Parts: sequence; C-alpha cells; structure tokens
Amino acid sequence: MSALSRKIQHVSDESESGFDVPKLSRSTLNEEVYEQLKQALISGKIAPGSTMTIRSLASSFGISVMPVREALRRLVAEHVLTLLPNRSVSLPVFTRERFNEITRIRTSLEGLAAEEGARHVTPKMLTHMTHLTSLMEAKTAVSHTDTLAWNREFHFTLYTASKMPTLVKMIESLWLQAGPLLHLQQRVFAAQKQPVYVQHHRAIQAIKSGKPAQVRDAIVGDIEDAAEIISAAL
Amino acid sequence: MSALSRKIQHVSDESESGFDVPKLSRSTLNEEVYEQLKQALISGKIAPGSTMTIRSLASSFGISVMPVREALRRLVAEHVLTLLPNRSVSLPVFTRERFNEITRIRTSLEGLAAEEGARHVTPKMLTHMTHLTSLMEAKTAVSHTDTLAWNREFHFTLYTASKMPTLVKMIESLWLQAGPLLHLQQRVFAAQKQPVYVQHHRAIQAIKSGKPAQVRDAIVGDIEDAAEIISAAL
DNA sequence: TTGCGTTTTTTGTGATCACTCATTACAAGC
DNA sequence: GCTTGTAATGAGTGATCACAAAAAACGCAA
Repeated sequence: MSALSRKIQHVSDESESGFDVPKLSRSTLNEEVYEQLKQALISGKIAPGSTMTIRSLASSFGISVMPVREALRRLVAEHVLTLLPNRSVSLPVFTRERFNEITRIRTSLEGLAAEEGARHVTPKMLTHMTHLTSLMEAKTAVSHTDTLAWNREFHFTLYTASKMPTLVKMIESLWLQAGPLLHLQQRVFAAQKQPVYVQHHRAIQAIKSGKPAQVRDAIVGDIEDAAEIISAAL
Repeated sequence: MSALSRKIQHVSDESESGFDVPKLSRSTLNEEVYEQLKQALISGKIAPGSTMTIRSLASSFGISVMPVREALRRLVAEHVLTLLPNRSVSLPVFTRERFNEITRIRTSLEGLAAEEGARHVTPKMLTHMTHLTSLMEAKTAVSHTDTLAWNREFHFTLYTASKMPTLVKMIESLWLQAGPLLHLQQRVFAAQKQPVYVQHHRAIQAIKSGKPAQVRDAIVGDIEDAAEIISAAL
C-alpha cells in the first residue's frame, strides 16, 4: 500500500512527572510524514534554501497530497520551514544574524530551564546525565548521530526536570530550527582528538552541590561554546 | 456563497511600475479562519475547556472542512489549542501552574526583546509609545478592547525594534496563548479610578536615558504586575 | 431504574477531483 | 535582438467522497 505503515506507538509517557497525555496513540500519516521530514532536517538531508513541493513529496512517499500538506504546514507554523509568497515552502538559509538570534533565545530559555530543572533533578536523572556524558567522551569511534542524540538527551533530561512543559516544547522547536547546523558542530567537535564536554561536567557538579544558578551558567556556556564553533564554520 | 469573502487588500504602495498603485494579495480561506479564531480567542468568545469540531465550525463558516482543519492544526502547532487523544481540539483550561510558567517564559523572552529593542528604538517609535501610554491613561471611557490593543502595540513596538523577528514571533505566540486571560487583567485595571501605567513610564524614561537594562526591568515589572492581578483573579 | 451490549451517528483522516494562480516557454510584433 | 502577449505546465487551495474509529443513542434484560 504505502511506504508508511500505520503503527501503534508509545507517546512520550513522562512517567515521573505525571503529565496528561494518554499512553497509546495511533499515528496518522501526517504525523509520520512530519517525523520523517524532521529526521531528514536534523540529519541535514535537505539543503537549506531548497524548496519542496507537496506533490513531489507525496509521490515519493507514495501517498496522497493531504498528509504532506499538513506536515509541511505544521513545520511552517513551527518556524522550521518558511512560506514563500508563492505559497510554496522552503528550508530557509541560515544567515549569521538568524543564527545569532536563535542562539540568544536559546541561552535565555535553556538557561531558565536548566536553572529550574536543577531544582528538581532526581538522583536517577543525574546518573543518567553523567552516563550520557561519559558515553559522548568515550574514545571508541561512534557515529555523529549517536553523539548528537546523547547530547540532546543530556540537555532535555535536565530541561524536562523543570516541569515546565511549554518551555520544553519551545526549546524543542528551537533545536529543530537549528537542526541543520547541529551536526556541523559535532563534526568539529569530533575533529578534536578527545572531545571533552567541560560544561557538562560543570553542570553536573553544580547540580550535585545544589547551585541552580551555576547550572544555568554551565548550560549557557555550553550553548555559547557550541555557537562559537558553528559561527566560525558558517 | 460563503460567510468569508475573499478580500482584496492593500499590501504595499511601492510600485516600480510607474503609477499603478496597490499591490494585491489574496488571502486564503484557512488564513481567514485562522484570523477569525484568533480574534474569537483573544476576545474571550470561546470558553476554556470547550472542544470544537471541524464540521460544526465549517458549517457555521459556510465552507468546507478543509480550511477549518488547517486553521485548527495551525493553532495546535502554536500551542494555543490542544489535541485531545480523540484527535479533536479544545481550548485548554488555564491552570495556575500553566499561567505561572507562561509568565516566567514571558519575562525571560520579553525582557530580552525589551533590552535589545531599547538599543534600536527610533525617536519616532518612542513618541509613538508615549502617545499610546497617554491614550491608555486618558480618563475618557474607552473600550477594553482598545486599551488592550494599545498596550499590545506599545509592547510590540519596542520588541520589534530589537530586529529579532524570530523572538518577536515567539512572543506573539505567548500572547496568543495567554489571550483569554489578558482582557481579565484589563477589567481589573479599569476598575481602578485612574489606571497608571507606572512601568510604561519607567520604560520610556530608561529608553530616553539610554539604559537598556532598566528597560528590561521595567517591562519585566510590567509583566509581573499584570500577572499578579490576573493570578489573584484566577 | 440500572447495567450492558448493540446499533446509529458523529467525527477525524485521507484520496481524488476541480479550480485558480504562478511560472515558464514560446512565438509574434516592435 | 529585445520586448510583450499568449499558451502550457506545474503547484497550492478547497470541495466532495469514502472509510474507520470514537461517541452517543438505543434497547433489552436483570
């Protein structure tokens, strides 16, 4: 029938924070397309500046235009894609101004999430974060994709602990917007013989000693360190 | 034909083709529906917690289901409406936790926008902001809707000056999410014999004396003052 | 009256078709 | 040769239909 199959999937259960959402949800085609496009974006498979048409995407997915339409509109609403005056969508090119703006917003929001998250981190989360950092620093050659995923989980474990779901969603949106550039950072990081995530360690230590403000500083530093690397390669 | 008519609207007057004036732009139905729903939301016409069906909205608009669908999905993507497990949408009820979260995010983002905007405000913008504030403080009885619109314009004039478009869009989204509560604030404010927008004056003075950090403080104070009022009435 | 299983209706999702606008190609005219 | 009007193609928008799942209504038995 189609390349996309209807599956039953778990929707972020967030067990300890006890949020609303139901345990099971059937995925729709437009959600599948949305996820696929998201993956394509963060893995850099889509060239910035390129426009995409509904029909071509639909035919390549083997489905009709409607789910593609909704997925694209959703990404536009999330500021990941932009709507051209022609009403066609494109992946915007990242200017240095836009990158700097996103970075400043990120330091503001993720700083808040980190400081507030630090107040609610459980010991289990902390060991998880420590584990993730050690994984990232392991000498064994790992794929950039994995490292990126670990880094992401490190940050969002902390952010989710803040119990500010709206804030976390906004940060996710920002990460998605910056998506095409994130793996660029990873490449540079990996070029160093042994990448050391100094700010991660600072954050972990600050959490242990119960200094939320220092956790904020560490996370902000982490973002700015990465931004510097990316900005140099832009 | 339909309750929503396609309108021709003036967009810009710069005509490079000699004299012929108005550039024409045709709005789509889903945008119309989106705007209508937005207006209904910020004017409090939709009860929090109420669910809305695509078909009923479509029939009341006199159009087919598709534009309504897209408009609703867009509002969901902007976190204004929520998607229930049934896949129907509803206007979420505002818990005190959610309101506090939104307020904290607002102080963070609008503080940034205010501080950065203060560095780029033109004299013309400043007089405009002063004028808006005096309008809001005028003794003559004005509608809450007007006051709300003036307040909104005051803030966004400052924010837009920051030249951070992504940031401004995110703030707009937050205002929309808080929309149903904003006119609640206005009602309380109007209950005072003569509302005085202290923080507005502080902001204006700080802009004049070139102290962006103080502008930030004033705007943050404005948000927190309003939040206190709303929180008390929640 | 209450509880439960069945039927009917409602509702969201996706496919297909028709329509309009934008863009391009092409050709006629200056 | 360059410009301009016109046809052709492509692409987004919206209407209608079909389908599946959820909700509501109903009926029957305890």
